[in-house]
Amino acid sequence: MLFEDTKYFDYKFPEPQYLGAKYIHRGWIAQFIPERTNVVLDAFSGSQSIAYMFKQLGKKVITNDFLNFNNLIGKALIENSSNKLDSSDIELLFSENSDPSKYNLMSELYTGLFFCDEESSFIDSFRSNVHKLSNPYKQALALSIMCRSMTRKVTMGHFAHTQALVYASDPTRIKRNRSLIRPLKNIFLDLLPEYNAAVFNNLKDNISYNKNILDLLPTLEDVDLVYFDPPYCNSHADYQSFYHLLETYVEYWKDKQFVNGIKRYEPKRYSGFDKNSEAISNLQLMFKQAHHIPTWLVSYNDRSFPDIETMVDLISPYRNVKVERKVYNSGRGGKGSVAGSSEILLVCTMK
DNA sequence: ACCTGGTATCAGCGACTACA
DNA sequence: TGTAGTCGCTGATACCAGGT
Repeated sequence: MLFEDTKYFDYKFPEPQYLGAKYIHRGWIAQFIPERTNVVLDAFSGSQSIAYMFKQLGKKVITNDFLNFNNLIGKALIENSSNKLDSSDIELLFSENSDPSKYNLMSELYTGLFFCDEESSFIDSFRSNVHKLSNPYKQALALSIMCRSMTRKVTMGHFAHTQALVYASDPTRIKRNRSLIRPLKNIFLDLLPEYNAAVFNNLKDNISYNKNILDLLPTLEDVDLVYFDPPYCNSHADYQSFYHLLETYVEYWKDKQFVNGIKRYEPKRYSGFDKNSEAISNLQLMFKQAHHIPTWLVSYNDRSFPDIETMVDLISPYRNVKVERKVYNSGRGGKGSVAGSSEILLVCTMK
């Protein structure tokens, strides 16, 4: 590899906890990027770990996710080239609630469910002060780190798991995951240096979007490569339910209903990719819309709907497809282990 | 048959520690 | 400085119940 390709590699992406984060596969995926690729689109960016890898490789990165809390990570770490949070910013964020009658959503919804009273008051007051930061990049950074801190509190990183407070009073649970009883403020302060250190300038005009990919794709020109990492149907692929709390926190909805035991917001955003019944037709449309982008990389696995053969059939009208496979030699064990399954990358090139 | 909401799980990785 | 032992942390999960 040339120096040009590695000069940003000292920067380190703050490790994500998301289900399905491609962070651990980023080196493997990188080898399939053709030479002379300058402009790259990450269409379903999630944690932003792959967009970050593209940025480290010196590409101009266009990144997108239909959930805003993911877009904000994109603003903070991909689009942002220099803004970090300093001690005066932290002082602002940790000051008292600037408008308790307006900023009380987390307390009202999640006290006794995901957080104790003190903690939900703290995140409400933190949220009330975010707008005092001097620009949108600092604001995005602050919200990203707080979302990451909150994620540490729940099993599997899911806010569909309602046992956080039960576990927080169970000594064996606490022994296994000390974050359960640590104040969010402390977790935030631990993560802060990692996030600050991850901000860098690759001398490109990078941009993060918060759109449905089916609306964004037709508007983009001059993209050399697109990376698709769509939700994998067949198991639960409803990321809005898993991470509803984070989206509610950044959006601070005032016009939604909050339903069920988990207090998920309703109505949900339209995804188009999270139901078996819609997945194929929307993948078909998406591939059609990507006709003007020469190279496509599609992450997949061998346990999802539609199956790999169907995916290849959907792409074949437009591109040559090569199926690359990385076998997990050892999963992380346990019930959630994916040992023995494969990570798939469909490498799609011009005919 | 499919969708949605919810709970339960344990093996392995890797960071850390103790000891030589 | 090297290595064996310890232990914290995690999971595109597995499974079930109930609704449409």
